[in-house]
This record gives sequence, structure tokens and C-alpha cells, in this order.
Amino acid sequence: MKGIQLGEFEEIVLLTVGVLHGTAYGVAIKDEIEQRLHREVAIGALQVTLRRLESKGFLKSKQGDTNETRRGRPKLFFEVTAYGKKALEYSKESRDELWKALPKLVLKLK
Amino acid sequence: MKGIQLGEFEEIVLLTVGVLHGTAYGVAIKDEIEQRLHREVAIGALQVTLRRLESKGFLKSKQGDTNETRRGRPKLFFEVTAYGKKALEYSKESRDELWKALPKLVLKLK
DNA sequence: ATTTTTTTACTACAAAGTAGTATTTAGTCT
DNA sequence: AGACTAAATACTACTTTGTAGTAAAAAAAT
Repeated sequence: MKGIQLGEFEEIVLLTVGVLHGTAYGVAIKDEIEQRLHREVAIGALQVTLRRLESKGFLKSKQGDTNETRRGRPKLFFEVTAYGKKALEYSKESRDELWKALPKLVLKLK
Repeated sequence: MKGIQLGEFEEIVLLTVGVLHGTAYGVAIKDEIEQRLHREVAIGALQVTLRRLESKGFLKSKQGDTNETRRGRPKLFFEVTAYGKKALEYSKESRDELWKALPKLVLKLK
């Protein structure tokens, strides 16, 4: 997919980083998606997607506090970039436009 | 992507078939997407996507009137199935849920 | 020192997206 | 009739996204 378009899962991940503003790292994002969308997220799938979104400029990352007393690798926090916001807006507008045009008879929006 | 989830383009195509209710065939769908979303659609890409949506049960097709005086292959009209509607609703709800949760500060929805 | 927990990284494969070309069908033109 | 053109769908090959599984890192707990 070239350009600004986001894949299905990419969009969900990007939105969730926004929802968690400031506290978005791998595991938190996974949990948030699972809770809100009642859908299993494989952590590997998520990590790959985060990195892809970053390399395309939709996300930026920053390592968390390493003085934190906690096991595990340092957390990597993600944040939506201005370009990422643009991509989200584009995808929202595309869909809203089509839903608006949908004859009620055909797809009864409940 | 397993289950009911739709890819980005798949969703747009499925919605557009709904928008065109009754008159949705390849070229008409292409034109409709291009007009509404100001985005080029390669007809080959569209045909492949229509067939995939059909084979997954989101769309069904029916050959158009062959007595029509018109050149070209008979048109293939598409229609969204009940299962297709369910997929669209699922994807709308997922996104609406996340957009709703998005702190206004982070992503100013205009 | 070894184990356990929390987390990110890597790798390989499946599904979806895209473009280009081919084929079918039938009207139009000479 | 034969060649040409137009309107469609079909096929094929390739790229990008999605997913799962496994490995590795870091540091506390034992």
C-alpha cells in the first residue's frame, strides 16, 4: 500500500497509541486493543506493526525511564506523529463519506 | 487476515457496492470510488478484490442482462451479503469505539 | 548462580493490495 | 465480410500487510 493509507490492523494500532497518549508501549497497547475490541492480539504481530508504522513516519518512539525498578527490557513508548494524524484523518474521512452515502435501505445502520 | 476483518481497500469496495445498490459492477465501482475519495483505482486491483470478497462470502454476483445492446463482456453486478454487512458493522464499531476514546488534546478531531 | 518475569527483536509464512497484460464480447467502419 | 475499436472481466506476478512462533535482553527474585 503506497501513500498515506493504513492497513486494518495498522489503523487500530495507531488509534490505540493515541488513546493511550503518553503511556503507549507494546504490552499496554496489546491490552488496550484486547479490552476495547474483544480481540486477541499476538504481541509479535503488534511489535512488527509498531516498527513498520514508525519506519513509515506515522509513529515515533522513545525509550522509557531506565532507572525504573522493574524487570524486563526498557519500555519503548510510542507517539503518533503529525503525519500519522493526517493518515488517521484521511482514513476516517474516506469511510465517513461512504457511510454517509449508503442508502439506509441497503445497510440498515443500527 | 482471518475472521471477519476487512482490509483497507476491501472495506472501501464493499461500502461502495452498498452505495451503488443494484448498479454495482466493476467500472461503476471504480468510478464511484475515484469520485468520492479522489483516489485512483486500478481496475485489475478492483476485480481481484471483488472476487476475493465474493469468495469470502461478503459479496455475491449476478450476470447482467445479456440482451443489452452494448459492447464488451456482460456486466457482473455485485451485492453485499448479510455476512458482508456484519463485517462492515464490525469494522465501523471497532473504529468508532477507538475514535470515541481518543483524547481531544492528542488528535484534534476537526 | 539460576530462575522467573517483562519486555522487545527476529524470522518465516499467509493474506491483502496493486499493476500490467490478456481475453472476451460485440458494436462500428470501410 | 474483415479489421478495428470499445467495454468489460480474467489472469498473473509481485509488493506490502498481517500473524504466529520463537529468541533474546534486562533485571528482579529466589
